Amino acid sequence: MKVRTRFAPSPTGFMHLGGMRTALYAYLFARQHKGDFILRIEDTDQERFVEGATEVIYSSLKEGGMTYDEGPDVGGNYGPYVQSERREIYQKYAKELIEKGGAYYCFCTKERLESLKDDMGNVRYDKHCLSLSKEEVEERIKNGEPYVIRQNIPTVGSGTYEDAVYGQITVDYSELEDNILIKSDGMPTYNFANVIDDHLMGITHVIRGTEYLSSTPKYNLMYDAFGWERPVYIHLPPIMKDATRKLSKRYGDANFDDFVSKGYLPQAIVNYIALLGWCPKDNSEKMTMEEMIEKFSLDGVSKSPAIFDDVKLRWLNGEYLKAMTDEEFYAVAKPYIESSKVGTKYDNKLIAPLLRTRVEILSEIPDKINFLEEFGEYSKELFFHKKMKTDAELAKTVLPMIITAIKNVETFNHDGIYNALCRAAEENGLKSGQVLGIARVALSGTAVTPGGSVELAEILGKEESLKRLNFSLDLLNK
RNA sequence: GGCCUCAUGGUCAAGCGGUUAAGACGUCGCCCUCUCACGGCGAAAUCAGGGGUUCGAGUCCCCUUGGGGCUACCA
Repeated sequence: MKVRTRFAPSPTGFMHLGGMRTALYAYLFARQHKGDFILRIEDTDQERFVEGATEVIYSSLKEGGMTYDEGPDVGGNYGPYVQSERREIYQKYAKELIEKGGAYYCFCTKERLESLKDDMGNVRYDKHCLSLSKEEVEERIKNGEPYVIRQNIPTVGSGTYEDAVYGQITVDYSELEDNILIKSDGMPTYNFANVIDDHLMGITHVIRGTEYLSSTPKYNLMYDAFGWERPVYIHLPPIMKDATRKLSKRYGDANFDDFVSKGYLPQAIVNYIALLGWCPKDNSEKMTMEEMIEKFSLDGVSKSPAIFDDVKLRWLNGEYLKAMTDEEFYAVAKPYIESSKVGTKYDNKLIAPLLRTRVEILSEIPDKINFLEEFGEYSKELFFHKKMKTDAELAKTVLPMIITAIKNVETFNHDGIYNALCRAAEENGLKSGQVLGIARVALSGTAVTPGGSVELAEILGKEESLKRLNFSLDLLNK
């Protein structure tokens, strides 16, 4: 049988990283088995409707490299793929389930339910309406009385199933409640819609978070009542913000988009979240989507929660950056360079390569290069370097030679500048490092720069370089 | 509270009865070096606690402790 998995988010307006990972595993599993990956929108809670939220889901999956074979925007043979458009389907199956004794109408009011609260504040429905006669039910519906449809859970016995990652799970039916399947507005709840849709859409492997681990026996009861084959269940441990808090939008910054806009590469984010809760057999860390598809396996999926570590994400993102060619890096770095104080004043293609091994996320770029436009008064102490045996005094005597050397460079490029400075050092009995170091400080006026004096001079150009070198010489002579 | 479930360094984790308990991030040190990065080398750091089972337990069982989940007309 062809493997079919689905990702079924509710459109909240965000693509949460936890959801992103669930989608990823479902995608990897489907692709590995040459199966189908389906996107279904679970928007049965109309109070939580958010404008444009489905677009966020589409674009995030696309950016993350997870293409779905069927979905609201791509079609398919099992549609519609939006639950709010499947209302009639649920109604039909709900009635069928009632016929089969797996569900029943309930007219209980909020007040009555409230009176059922126990000392813990929990409501445990007492199956009050289960005993209503068919005639009475029809009568009350005809009278326009509001009602819901509840699942009829056995009072005795227990449900057992085999989860692909957690193993055998057994829950006593007495622990389960007669949940509402169809709300009074006619819409189904997750408890009902997921079962109906997963079956109707031919889902063979249900991949979702552990929050459903202990309620799955309820769903199996429905599969069994309908005479449908139960899917394989694959529950996933949560991603945590820290030891006690789940990573969630409540604490902010847990959305895919947020990370992308902070300068993380989509591939790096996807690669990193893949590692939270799954470890490939060969312990690979940096992997392409193709490699992940090949290596994915359920016995490598962890059972325990994983804490999201943005330090490691940064590292991985940096690895992706370092693996880029100069052209590729320039393409992603360009907007960040242009948004810095440097803007487009210099040749940004010269600046970009200096940044590649020096930033882990793109948003660090402006801070790294703003000094190019902040040249001015600085401390002479910057010329002091113990190991190179340089200080302000030496700089004062060397700078004029540097100025002359720079002035005489004919082709003002990396090699031309480098050769000129080295020659100047040699001719004056100095180590090239001493001259280069002094030049670097004199050109930048800062202690730390991405790249050395040669790169800086090339970026600044001959004219600006000479201007700065002379400024520095004046500073030293003060 | 009840039920389900999880537990190896600070973090992600390998391990699936016999290992000097991998690897990665981070941290620290050294090397390279015109600064900072990159790169290279090295170090410190883990089996939550207690009982069993076994010749032998991080690995199996039980309890304790701690964490997460469910207990909605949310998913």
